[in-house]
Parts: sequence; C-alpha cells; structure tokens
Amino acid sequence: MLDIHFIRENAEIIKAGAAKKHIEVDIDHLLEVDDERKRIRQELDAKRNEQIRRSNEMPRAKDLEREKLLEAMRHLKEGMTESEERLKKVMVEWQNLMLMVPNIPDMSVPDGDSDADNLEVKKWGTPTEFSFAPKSHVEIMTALDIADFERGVKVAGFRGYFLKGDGVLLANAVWQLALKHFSAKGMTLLSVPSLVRREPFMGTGYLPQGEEDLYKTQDNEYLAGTAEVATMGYHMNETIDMNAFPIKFLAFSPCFRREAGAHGKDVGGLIRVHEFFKWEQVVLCKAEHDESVRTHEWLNRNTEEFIELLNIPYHTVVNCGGDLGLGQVKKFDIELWIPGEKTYREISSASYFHDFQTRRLNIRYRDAEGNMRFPHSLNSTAIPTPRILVSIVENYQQADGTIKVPDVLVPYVGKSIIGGAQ
RNA sequence: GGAUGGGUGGCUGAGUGGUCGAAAGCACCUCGCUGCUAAUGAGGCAAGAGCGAAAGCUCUUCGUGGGUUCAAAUCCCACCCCAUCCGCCA
Repeated sequence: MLDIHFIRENAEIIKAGAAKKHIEVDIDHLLEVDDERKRIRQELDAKRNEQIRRSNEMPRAKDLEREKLLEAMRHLKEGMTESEERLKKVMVEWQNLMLMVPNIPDMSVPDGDSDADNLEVKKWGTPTEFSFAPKSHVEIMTALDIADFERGVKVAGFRGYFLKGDGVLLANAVWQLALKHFSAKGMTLLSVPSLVRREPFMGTGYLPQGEEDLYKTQDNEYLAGTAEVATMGYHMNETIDMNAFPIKFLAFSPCFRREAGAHGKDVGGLIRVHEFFKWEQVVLCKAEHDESVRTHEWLNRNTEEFIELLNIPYHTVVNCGGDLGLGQVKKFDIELWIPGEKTYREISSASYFHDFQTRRLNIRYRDAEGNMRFPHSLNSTAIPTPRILVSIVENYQQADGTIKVPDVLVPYVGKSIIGGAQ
C-alpha cells in the first residue's frame, strides 16, 4: 500500500508505473473518492465536536436545561448517523482502491509483458556439454529409484511426488549447505509457520488479489507459498527499535501453491509442484532507498554464490515491468541451466518493496529525528527443494545413468556418486 | 470442544457510565545539581487523521466488529487472541 499523500502528489508517476506493470488501476477515481472521504470526514468531525461539547454539559445541567439539551442532541444525532453511514460506504471503496494501487517500479526495470521480456544482466558458466544425449531429471531419478512420480500422483494427486533414498539425502544435503552458507552472512535462523492467517497475506500483498493461488483451510487460514508471509508477519503491528536494523532472517518452511493458472505447464517432474520446501532470505531495513538497493543486490548475490558453490551454470535476469508483483519495485531472478530442456529455469527471486509491505503490516520504527517511519522490506529465495534437484541431477548426470554428487555436497550426502556401486 | 480469568500507551499496570487519551512506576528526552559516574530535583513524553504560515484547534483509537446511552476503556452481543483447568490427540 502506498501513502495517500504520496499518491496524490505523484499521481502521474504512479499511473506510468502501473502501466509499466500492466496493472489496471484508476488513480483519478481513487483521488475523487479520497476527496469525498475527506469532505464527509470534516463534516462529521464538526458534528461530533458539537455532540461532545453538549454531552459534557449534561452532568451539570438542571432539569429544564437538561430537557432542552436532550432535544437538541436527538436532532444532532440523526445528522451524525447519516454522515457516518456515508463515510462507511466511502471508506469501503477507498480501502479497496488503496489495496489495488501498485508500487512504482524502479527506473532500471525494463519494459515488457512477461518473463519472456526479462533482461539478462549476468551469465555465469557455460551450458553443460555432454558426450551423450542428456536425460531429463524425471528419467534419471526414476531409473535410479530416488524419486517416484507415479506413486506421487497416486497418493497426492496432480503434481505429487516422492523423494526416495539418495533423493532424500540430496535434498537434505542442499538444506545443510544452505544453512551453512547463508547463516554465515549474519542472518537469524527462523523456522516459520506455513499455516497463516489472512492478515499477513494481506500485508505482504498476496491477498486480496491472489486468492486463487492459495490453499485455504476450513478454519480460514491459508497455506503459505513462501516463508516470506510468516516472516514478514513476525513483526506485524510492532514498533521496532531503530538500532535493530537491518533485521535479517533466514527462514525455512514448507510451501504450498495451487498453481491455479499453470495447468498445462511443467506437467510432471520437480519443476512445478504443489508442495515443496524453501529457505528464504527476508530483510527489514531503514527506510532509505540506497540501503534497499544495496541490500537487494546483496541478497541476490548470496544466492548466486550458493549456485556457484554447486557449480551449476546460471544467468541472472532483471524482471520486466509486466513480470513484477503489485508491491515489487524491482526483481532479479536467477535461472539455472536445465540440460533436459536446453534452457534456463528460475530457481530464485529477489525483490524489494520499499515500505509497501510494512505499511500494510503496520511495522514501524522511530527514526533519529523522532518520526515514525515504515521500514523497507526485501526478500529473496535462498534455495528451494526439490526444484534445485532438477538442475543438480541433470547437470551432473553421467553416461552410465549415475549422478556425480557436487563436491560441496559430498560430505552431506556421504557419497560422491548416486546410483553407482558403492 | 467445555469452564474460568484476561487483552489498556515503548513496557509493567490502575481505571465498572460523565470533563479519561487514561493514575502510578519503568524506559526515554530536556533542564538543574554533580569533578566523573551513581544518586537526585523540575519539566516533558501514545499513535493516526483533518484544518492552519505557525501557535494551535479538532476528530479517531483502551483486541476486532456491532449494539445500548445525550455520553462507553467501563454495560450488552458476536468474533479473534492469551492464560489456567478439563476433554481429545500427537
């Protein structure tokens, strides 16, 4: 959510930003509604003031005086009720419109409709070459019996999967390495709920628009698609000591996504599943643009470093306007080489939001001048499993159908070849 | 799920219908005292919104939403959350 004063003063910039993000929003209408809101508000305030003043005379009033006062109050009250009802109606519309206003994308965000228009800003390594025809992770993992997709679907339905044997070890090894790599960056470890109430989803910007993509329980909680939601909720409705910044979390959680709009895409395999696990980096920092930008680069770099440890070819893209969420100012995706598809696929997403989320979540701090401020928030994938297994398995596959374990993972997997005779 | 007690400012906590945005303490800020620290004295100190050049004036907020009343932190209803006990279960 943006500040209404900010919206008022920067209406044209916000309209341009929304256009860049391909989000429809009627700012002029919002401003009209806001005018109306202010007008009714003032009118009501005046009536309330009178009501309070007279009410305070009441205890001192004598019988006759009292009757006169009561009569006058009755009249006043009718007018108040009428104004209150109008205000309530306007407020509902105002709130709904406010929740629809997107954050402004950064100047450096390229134009474009979809992820096809994202711009490569970095390339690391070269696509893995094979002396044989490389297989897909589904073929490799099924053959080695370290994943079972058929039974996964039997038990869990569409997009279901089992990891098995060394597949489990491999996933676990990635977690362990991630724990080591990212916590060395000075982040506080957090294991967070996936079952989350509505408010943090509203606050992070996943609701009200994203209802379709979320699983919901019969008790009206939602299953989070990322640890970001609960982690941002952690400080919801709190005033934070400014000396605590930057607050850096490395959060772990199961993640659930309905993938409602992706029915034809990535059918089968571990690329797109309903249920997975993810380490997520989340940062709250002081409300300074430069610090957000620096932190954003840092978060993204942390994940790049991790991929480099695994020695998997990747490139980093800056996402175009059309590929940005409502609250995002700028986003980097890291995409790993997938030999089976001969393309790069997303493994990580790093975004910053300025105070868009913290305003919605009511997370504040008092700055050095004594003013209440909303801090900035950022988040970035550290590493998701099992998706990361796709690129490990496919890039490290060998002619005989075995998988070479990346050197850095060997200590955690406990072997250097998966599928070999050991 | 049942019973009981709770939810008040940055924190602790008083306040059961009227001038209460709210005692007291802690924390914090300013000034004074002090060689320094400690201790101490005086004063200040919730957030949000509107009007105003400013001083200031006004409105809202005591978990959330409704209701009663001229008037609600205080009474009534619903919901959320916390604590304890019981039940159930890992």
